[in-house]
Amino acid sequence: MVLPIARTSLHGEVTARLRDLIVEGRLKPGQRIAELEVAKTLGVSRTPIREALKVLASEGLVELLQLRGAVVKAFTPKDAQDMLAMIALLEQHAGVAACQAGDAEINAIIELHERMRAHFERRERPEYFALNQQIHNAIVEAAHNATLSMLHGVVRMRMRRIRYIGNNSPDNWSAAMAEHEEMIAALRARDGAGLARAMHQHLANTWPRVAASVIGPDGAV
Amino acid sequence: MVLPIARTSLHGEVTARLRDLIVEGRLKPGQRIAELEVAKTLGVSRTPIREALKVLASEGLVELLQLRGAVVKAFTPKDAQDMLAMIALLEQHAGVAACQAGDAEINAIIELHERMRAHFERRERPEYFALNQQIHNAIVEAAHNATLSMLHGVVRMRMRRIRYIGNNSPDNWSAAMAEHEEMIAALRARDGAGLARAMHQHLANTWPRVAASVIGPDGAV
DNA sequence: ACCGATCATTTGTTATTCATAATGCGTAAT
DNA sequence: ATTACGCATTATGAATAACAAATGATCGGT
Repeated sequence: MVLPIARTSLHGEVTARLRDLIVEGRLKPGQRIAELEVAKTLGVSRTPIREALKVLASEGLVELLQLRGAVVKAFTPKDAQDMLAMIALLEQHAGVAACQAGDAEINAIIELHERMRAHFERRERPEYFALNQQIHNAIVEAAHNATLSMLHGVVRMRMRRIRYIGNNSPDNWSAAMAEHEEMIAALRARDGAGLARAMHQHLANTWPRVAASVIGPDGAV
Repeated sequence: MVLPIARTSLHGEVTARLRDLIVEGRLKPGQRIAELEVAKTLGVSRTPIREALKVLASEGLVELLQLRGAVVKAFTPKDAQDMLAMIALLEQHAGVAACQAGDAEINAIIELHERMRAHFERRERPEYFALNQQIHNAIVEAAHNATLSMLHGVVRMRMRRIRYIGNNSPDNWSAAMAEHEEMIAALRARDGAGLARAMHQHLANTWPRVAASVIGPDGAV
């Protein structure tokens, strides 16, 4: 199979780069993003940067201030909890729908799960987390609802900064793994209600797990 | 109360104007949006228009084509159904949460409902629809979850084009009104489960109501 | 130390320019 | 007549220069 030539636009590139900087915490909440500075470091003109900042603002990652440029948005703990509640709502719905998906799709998810368990047993955190995210996304995709995928993506994007930090926290790893086992068992049995219940429980447990490690001294995350 | 002077940014203004043109159908699905043309008619330079188009693209109202500018996005009937399903999911969740809201907020919603009924009885469609939207939004706001409000807003924005067309359709108006009565009764009784059920039913009935009038000859909406 | 005026910087915006790619059209070839 | 090719036109993506307005900082006066 021949891949099409990657047609890249500069503003898209800049958007992605800035997004990563924010998500990875190299641009911190409340920090100002100066156009000229970014322009110099990325070696592009102000134009694509301004376009990128507008997009990031509509994604909710930065806030555009009156003639004072963009600052990285800060979330309160309640914001984070509200976002988690939305992820739970969307993924529960996705879970029910995903049980109607074809065998190939379901088996692919199960396979991701097996690989994740292998990393869990070897205590390989980064690999575990990467697969964890993939599994959640795969379940959403299996619902075959483009709007659902989009909404889920929007919230995940905003939460990624938090989850990124949370990745290093000494949370209750074994319990999380057990919850995943339950989810996959329900999915394998095409038990929509059971999957929804398991996912809800799993996500309800997520906040206590990450809360301690993400709340800063000022109460923001 | 003194309103602050509206500090308007040009790109924000352009974004809103283009959004309205799309939502109201004056820019039709598939239609190309030429920068120079818009620049001339709105009397601004290309820069804020380019910024606006990027934002509208991230909102999913337009699609950015490789060196061929922006076109208004077309939805398939399945897209529309998927969006409605997401609205239903979000509003159900909002309904349950809204039952925890304070009396003042609940009473305000009930009052909107009474006004809507008055317009229904006088067969005043535009006023009825405006209040209808307000009620749905008020319930979502009463859930006090900023992320929920944002997600709901995103989907509503995309659907508004469809609902705008649907407004003129001779749907089953009385049934819709009856469903609203049921919703408000549940809300008044703080019956979260009942409200969720009523809202789900109401939104499940929405698609058949508007489907006939929004599906174009090519199957797109 | 406090206060106000001035100045530098940054943003919002327009205008101009250039490279590149897509489109339309005319002409040539079959 | 139909197809194919090449060329001119046009629009977009991007850079740059320029300017007004507003903010924040500096500096000087009290």
